[in-house]
Amino acid sequence: MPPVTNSSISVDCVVFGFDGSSLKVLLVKRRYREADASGDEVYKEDYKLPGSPIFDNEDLTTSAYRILEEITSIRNIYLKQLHVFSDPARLSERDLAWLNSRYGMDTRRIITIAYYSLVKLNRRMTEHTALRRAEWHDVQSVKKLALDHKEILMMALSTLNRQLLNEPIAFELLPRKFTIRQLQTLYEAILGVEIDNRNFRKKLLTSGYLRALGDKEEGVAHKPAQYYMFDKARYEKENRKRTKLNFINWHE
Amino acid sequence: MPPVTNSSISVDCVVFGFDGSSLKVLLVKRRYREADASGDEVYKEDYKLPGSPIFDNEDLTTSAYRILEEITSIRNIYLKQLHVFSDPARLSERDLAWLNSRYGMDTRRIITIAYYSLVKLNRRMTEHTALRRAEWHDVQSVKKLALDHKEILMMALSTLNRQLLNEPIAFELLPRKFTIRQLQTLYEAILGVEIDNRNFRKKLLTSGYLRALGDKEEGVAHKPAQYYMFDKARYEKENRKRTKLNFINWHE
DNA sequence: GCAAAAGTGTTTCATGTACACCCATGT
DNA sequence: ACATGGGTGTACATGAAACACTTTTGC
Repeated sequence: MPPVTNSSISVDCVVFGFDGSSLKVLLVKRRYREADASGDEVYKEDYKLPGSPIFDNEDLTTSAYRILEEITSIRNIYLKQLHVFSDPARLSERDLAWLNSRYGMDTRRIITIAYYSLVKLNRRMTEHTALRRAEWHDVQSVKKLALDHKEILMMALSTLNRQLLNEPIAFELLPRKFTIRQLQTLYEAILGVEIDNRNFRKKLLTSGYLRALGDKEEGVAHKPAQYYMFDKARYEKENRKRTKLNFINWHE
Repeated sequence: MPPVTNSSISVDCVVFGFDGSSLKVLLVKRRYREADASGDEVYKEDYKLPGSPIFDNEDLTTSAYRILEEITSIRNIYLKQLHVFSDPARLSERDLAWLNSRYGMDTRRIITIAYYSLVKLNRRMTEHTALRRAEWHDVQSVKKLALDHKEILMMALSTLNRQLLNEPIAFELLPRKFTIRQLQTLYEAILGVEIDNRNFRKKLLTSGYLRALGDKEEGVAHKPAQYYMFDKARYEKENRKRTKLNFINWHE
């Protein structure tokens, strides 16, 4: 473990993935000691978001990338600063003690900067995270988390929802090649709504930033679906014009 | 000055106001020593955003409110966390030295959390900020700022622009009673566009969250304008429905 | 009565939404 | 031949955008 010189600041990462049917979040186990009913100290477990105190001379973004690379082995990841959690009472005495002992620190207060990131949940990814003993949990089924990480997760979720409606981030969660139906399923799962398939296709295909690849699904027991990919360059181009937004006349 | 126990974290506030014709930002003077051409140490001045290291046991939001109240005398202020600036090289040696001596600290690195806030720029406000030697500068004319505060300002500006198009924050910058024309001028000034007055009125008046007050302008040499106020309760209500957003069928 | 800004309506066009059937493939 | 999911088109409603003249006041 490299020297941790800033023990008062940490970074936590909410990592989302999509397995084809539901939204997943990457969690790591935390082992801690606690007195049981009879007063004996026993080991217990719960889950937390991947995170770490920041190193000296490390930008927070660098720190987040470091945490992500360690656990996913991947460098190029969609990453966005979410929010700072700074309530002096955000950690209980027990949680503080756990963090201090885990990282060899001695601090009374830790401010955390939450990042959220989107990854492609393919085989290589799941194999690597499994090696690190990290687990992909169905977001819907996460009941509680260690520290104040549930709160962080909830904020990440609402940000994800908002962004999904306004920015082309869905593609970060899908393989490079995907079908329109996969994309629709993703929207439905994350937003929790039903979408009309005809309108969805129309909207996406006329948007101009999906590029049809020549090939189709193979070996499926139905009409094979066309593969598409997201054309970022075209999106950027289209986006220039799209600055319209409401009651403003841009004919200047 | 109360004890500053966390010298590695500061809060800086971008405070916007609107004077009826252009967007203003609140700046404070910084005095510092520097060697001039002949090598003598002389005093120089530049401008920075209001800010401060955080106190122990102080939430960042509390810290921001403290800074704002000190300089504006007002408590209830629109405030939003903007971004964390954490580049280890964000401050030069000279700037670090200045901050350390200014606040009696001795630190090698300061991370700052930027907040941005919107205030009503009335007489009481300008009188109080003047007492504190703070100045309202035209945003357009701010060429450079101390530290990395220009960068922070730019980010606040782009966030303000985006929010202005999506949320009813314009009212935070206007007096409680305002005319439609004032509102339009504000949009035009901040976004830097021209807006068709008929469409603007239609849009705003049918939106349902402007409440016409009975009274009109007085003593103006033209047809007096109707006063309105923002009806937050109605906005919240309307907003429930407005979750429509694009290609999704919400008939579920 | 004139200068100055407030206020008002209609037409056109683009986009969103609702809705039901045929198509290509594997078994 | 049948089960499975992929793919397609049209009519209607809603909202955005363009555009010019009348009204009310102070002087």
